[in-house]
Amino acid sequence: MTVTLADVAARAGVSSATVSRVLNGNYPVADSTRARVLRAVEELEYVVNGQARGLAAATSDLVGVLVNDIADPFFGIMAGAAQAEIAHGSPASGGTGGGKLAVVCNTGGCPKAELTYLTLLQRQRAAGVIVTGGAAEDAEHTRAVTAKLSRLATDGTRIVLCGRPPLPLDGDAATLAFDNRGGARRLTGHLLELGHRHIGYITGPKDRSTTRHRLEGHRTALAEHGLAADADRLTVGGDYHRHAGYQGACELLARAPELTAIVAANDTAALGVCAALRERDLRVPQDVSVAGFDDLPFSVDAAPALTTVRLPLHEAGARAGRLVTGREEVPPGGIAMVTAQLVRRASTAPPRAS
Amino acid sequence: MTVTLADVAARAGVSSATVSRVLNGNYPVADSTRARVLRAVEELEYVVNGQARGLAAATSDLVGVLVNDIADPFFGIMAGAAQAEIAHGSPASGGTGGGKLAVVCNTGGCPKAELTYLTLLQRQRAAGVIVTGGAAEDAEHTRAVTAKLSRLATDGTRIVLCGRPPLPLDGDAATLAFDNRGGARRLTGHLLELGHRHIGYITGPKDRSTTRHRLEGHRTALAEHGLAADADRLTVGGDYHRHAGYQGACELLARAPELTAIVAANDTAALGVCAALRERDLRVPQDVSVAGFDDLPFSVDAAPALTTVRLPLHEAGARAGRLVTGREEVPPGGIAMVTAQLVRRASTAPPRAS
DNA sequence: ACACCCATAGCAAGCGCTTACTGCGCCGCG
DNA sequence: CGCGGCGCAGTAAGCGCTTGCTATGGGTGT
Repeated sequence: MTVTLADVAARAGVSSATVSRVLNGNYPVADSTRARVLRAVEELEYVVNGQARGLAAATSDLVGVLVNDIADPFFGIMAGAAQAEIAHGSPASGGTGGGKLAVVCNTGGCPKAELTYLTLLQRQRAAGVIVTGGAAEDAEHTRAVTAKLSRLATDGTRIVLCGRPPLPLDGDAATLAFDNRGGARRLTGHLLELGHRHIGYITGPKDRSTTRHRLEGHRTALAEHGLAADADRLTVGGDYHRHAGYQGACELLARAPELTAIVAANDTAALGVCAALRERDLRVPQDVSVAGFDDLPFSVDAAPALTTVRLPLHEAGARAGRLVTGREEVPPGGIAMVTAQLVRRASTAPPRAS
Repeated sequence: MTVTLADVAARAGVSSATVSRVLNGNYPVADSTRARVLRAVEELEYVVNGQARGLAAATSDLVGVLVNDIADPFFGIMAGAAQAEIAHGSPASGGTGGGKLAVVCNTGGCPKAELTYLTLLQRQRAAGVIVTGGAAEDAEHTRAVTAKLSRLATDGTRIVLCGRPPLPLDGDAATLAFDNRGGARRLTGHLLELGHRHIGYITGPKDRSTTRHRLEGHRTALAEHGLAADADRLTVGGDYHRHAGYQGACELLARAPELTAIVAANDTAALGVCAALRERDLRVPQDVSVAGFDDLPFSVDAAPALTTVRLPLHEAGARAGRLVTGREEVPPGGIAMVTAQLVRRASTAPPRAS
């Protein structure tokens, strides 16, 4: 039924060892022999059995990419960039094309699913794992994930944390930490400089590291201007989805009509905020300024174009891909900070004179 | 270094065959023995080697999910639903948790990448493959993909086409065909019934089956009202992205100021259309009606809420997941039509009296 | 002419697991 | 009291591939 190495060997009149060596190109083989083998491979449409190869060579060409929400472009962009980088691999002399297979796993932000996927990847003896996005902030879960990743690392799986706080792992791992705190602080700082004094904030999901960091940055900026007191009242919970922005804006407006600006924890929610404001005939930015976070592709194109904080998602994903395949050196200390850059656009302006 | 079956066996004082049987639970094992084995598994933190198991049992727990654009929620939703269904699997008596590993592969709509991923999956002897989204319409490529999928199917890999036209495969495959044509026809029909006579259309990417089908549906509706003549002038090319909608709207407005409605090939582009109209101080729907396709989550929440065609993406993805894992019967004939339902919302209204 | 060496190719031992098939007590029944 | 049968556990033969080591044969150096 399925063609094996031995079939190819027979057809080419050589031993299976020779075929293997031709395919892997790591051992001298006479040109004439190589040609004969390659022809046999062609004719038989041979495709190597990855499981057998993995078993024998104790390697694997699977790389796992864990994401919190595959339907969110934030993750889609990173995952896509990482996958492209991972699939690229070396040109591969052989016949079947090189590169590794990136496995995008959707945890849905659920800690248990995260652990399950990690185990599944461990089963497959994955060559590497990239974990993207904010971590659930739960002591028990953090311990479990740390243990699992440590185990993977010591077993030789490369670990890359992308957009997530570093973890004290046994083996060595690389972390691309996003400067959520700094970005959020600059963003709110920008609003404060414009003269806003009543700024609402819509957070991400509870107990997620990104949520906390962004909120902390926001609070820091407020504190620097002596505005910490009112912060709690002007903060409402959300979950990064558009609807949360919509609802959050309604809630904030009800709570504090004096509001002149709303910051959402991400761009998607910010769009929801804009929708809510439009519905109330409040103009952006004349009546209320709005700001987001992430600088997703649609943000520049929104009406008005969204002031936000750019996270170089594509680059970060690509870099994570290179790190996990060993094509890029791990940064000293294992941690690299990914900068978050303030992008001022049309959705923010000085508050209306009141 | 890494723990093997034999290690567990030694620790439990049994043979490795017994351990295997405990883990797979398909052979009688005395309770006392089972308990001892499970304890050893715990203590040693044993995790089965998927490659070895796959090799020995000629099975695999990988399922590939090919998507055209992982950053697009259209695919994200389907992939997420499919993955959840695939990972679920049987409760798995054993220790390490059951279910299969769904591999989301991002082809970027590139035919070559599609083939590459298919080969990679073939290498891993994937248990199944779900191919989502429109197919590239190129004879050569269609031939190649058909051949590859046929090969996979005869080798025992389950094939599911989701949102893509059926293919004449050797083995048996299931197809979930989206009624793009019918949906588009009803959508444009709705606009025509409202009284619109000058309707612009912004297409998806060239040479993609979904693009063609949706456009055909649109044209059919026009023809039914004797409006086919002007269709070419009122059609501009796009690529499903927001920016294409923005640009397309500008182009259409320039070409045909008499326009009273614009249909975009998907919701994302429709949002771009709205942005362009707003920028020109054209009100939606009073001045120009706008319609999209897909009914992505943000569409209901846009301002104004978007009239569109709902594709049950989540359900379809989940069903594809069940089909590919054999948990659902393949429909008679191998093909099931997924209905596309018109959703009338605030972005469409009768044209302004002129 | 002889010992050697290098370039190739083959041999065979696994990699870690599954699964026939065999083995071994112990029961019930004639 | 003996025999078939049953319930478990062990033996061992691979699954398809990689790779260290061995074998061969022609070219070199002296």
